[in-house]
Amino acid sequence: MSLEEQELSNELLDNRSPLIKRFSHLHQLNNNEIDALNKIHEQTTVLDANEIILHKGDFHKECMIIIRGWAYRSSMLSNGKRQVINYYLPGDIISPFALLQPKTDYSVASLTILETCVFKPDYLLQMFSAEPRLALIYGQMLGREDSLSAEQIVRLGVRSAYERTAHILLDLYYRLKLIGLTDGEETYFFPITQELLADTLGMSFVHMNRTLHKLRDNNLISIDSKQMTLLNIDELIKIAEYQPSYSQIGLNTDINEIIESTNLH
Amino acid sequence: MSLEEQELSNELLDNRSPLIKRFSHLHQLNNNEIDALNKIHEQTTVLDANEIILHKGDFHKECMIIIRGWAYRSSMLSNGKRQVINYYLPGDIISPFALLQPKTDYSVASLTILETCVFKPDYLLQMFSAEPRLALIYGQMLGREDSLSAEQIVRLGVRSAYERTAHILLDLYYRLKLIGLTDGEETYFFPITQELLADTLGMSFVHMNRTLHKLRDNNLISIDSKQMTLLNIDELIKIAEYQPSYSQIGLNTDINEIIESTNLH
DNA sequence: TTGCAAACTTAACATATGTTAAGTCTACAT
DNA sequence: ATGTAGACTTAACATATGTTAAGTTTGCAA
Repeated sequence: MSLEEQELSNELLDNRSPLIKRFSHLHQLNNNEIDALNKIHEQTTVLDANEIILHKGDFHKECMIIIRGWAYRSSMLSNGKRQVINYYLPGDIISPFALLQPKTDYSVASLTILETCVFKPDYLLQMFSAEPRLALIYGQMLGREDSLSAEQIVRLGVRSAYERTAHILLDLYYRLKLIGLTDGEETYFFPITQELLADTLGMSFVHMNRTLHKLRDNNLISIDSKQMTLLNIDELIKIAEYQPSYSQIGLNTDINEIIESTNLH
Repeated sequence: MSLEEQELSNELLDNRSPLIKRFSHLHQLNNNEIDALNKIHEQTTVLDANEIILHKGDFHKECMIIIRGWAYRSSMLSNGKRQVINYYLPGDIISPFALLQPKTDYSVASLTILETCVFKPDYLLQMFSAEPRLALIYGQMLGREDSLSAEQIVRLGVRSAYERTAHILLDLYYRLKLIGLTDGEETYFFPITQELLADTLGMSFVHMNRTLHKLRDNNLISIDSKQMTLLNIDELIKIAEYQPSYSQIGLNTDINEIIESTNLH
């Protein structure tokens, strides 16, 4: 296979299943496991940008894995203020607890055109029972989500507007890098409007604008037609006190070792 | 058994295992399941107040269930600012992802004298494999944690200091009520200092003081020697736009139905 | 190609909250 | 019982961020 062909086939694989890609980066998946995961990916759905996917209070019917595009979960108060809780990127699962929660607590909306794989949450149970290692990997994913939420709490609680902004731009950068959606120049597709970003970081959109300009004036970022470039990652990390590690799911934890150490095989 | 004896025995049961109590409120546990849970509760440890239990970056060695007392998870920046991420109350599990994460992301400290049951995270796997329903209940618990984190994000992002304070006081009230740690008068033991509460709600302790006084002046709360009383819950709910439901774990989800609906039995 | 709505920008002004500082009160240890 | 450190309180002042408002720019739809 030529290098070009190989790249093409990798790209196809990536496009088809960022979830599998992410998992297999961390763990050697066997064929049964890959088959089980592929079964989820059988049917895919494409949604428009800016559509509400899950309404707060709806009954959970299904889970989704994002294949392509961005989504976000948010909450709205009666005074019109909106808070974005988190973003979903390719490979992320929307409603990972759907199986066990009767109703959605928060709304989820698409931010861009969104390609997803929809599956019945029941299937997770079957899959876990057939392939127990996948349950552990799923658990790792949930643990990573927990760390991302914790970091959003810290961002909102103790960082200034300037620091918060630097921090989330790094956060998204590293999450996208992990799934191959950045280029070598520290540039990535950034579909978040300033208003939405303001609602993510708990500030007004006017101040969001001021803050982004300050980052630009300090040559830390540049934004050009929805392309975000981090011009000085080291300095951004310093400003935000960013710790790149937390967003990576348990790189040092060997699932096989865990399985071996119990009588679960 | 006299009413008094019954109350005593309930109390003993509650004291011994708020986790089992919480689970069995929601699901009829069978004897095998109760035995499996009791096994976790074999050894208990008592810790002093204000001790660091988990240092950030430590390797995870064990999980803990809180039997009695309060703990909290927090993060500290180099400028000395501290953010409390969440509180752990009786029945809560500290480090629920310990099995799958090599290192702790955040520090955990005891707030009061703390009685805990310590167990190896491996035991969870054995337990889940022997009693699959417990895995689902555990998953429900994780889902509830996720909702609590989301709510902390919304609190910090879009609510005013006054609203945030009302909101967290309600939150703690309902969490404690669920495990029988409130009295009929909407009063509960409240060991959080104003400084720690400020670090929880992302404000200065001076402003925390002002805000608590405003709530007192408006006859919404009263605080007397670490006893918090909510004098007007309806009004507090209105101010905070509090939704009491999210902190209850999946009340309407029948685990048995889920089990039945798959081939997992 | 034009028109329109959404996104972005900037300035002037308002305010919720932070900071500093100087207390008082409380509870526990000696 | 007394001293002391931590917790709480209050006031004066500072500032980061919010609000209002009036633009300009951008990108898409007709």
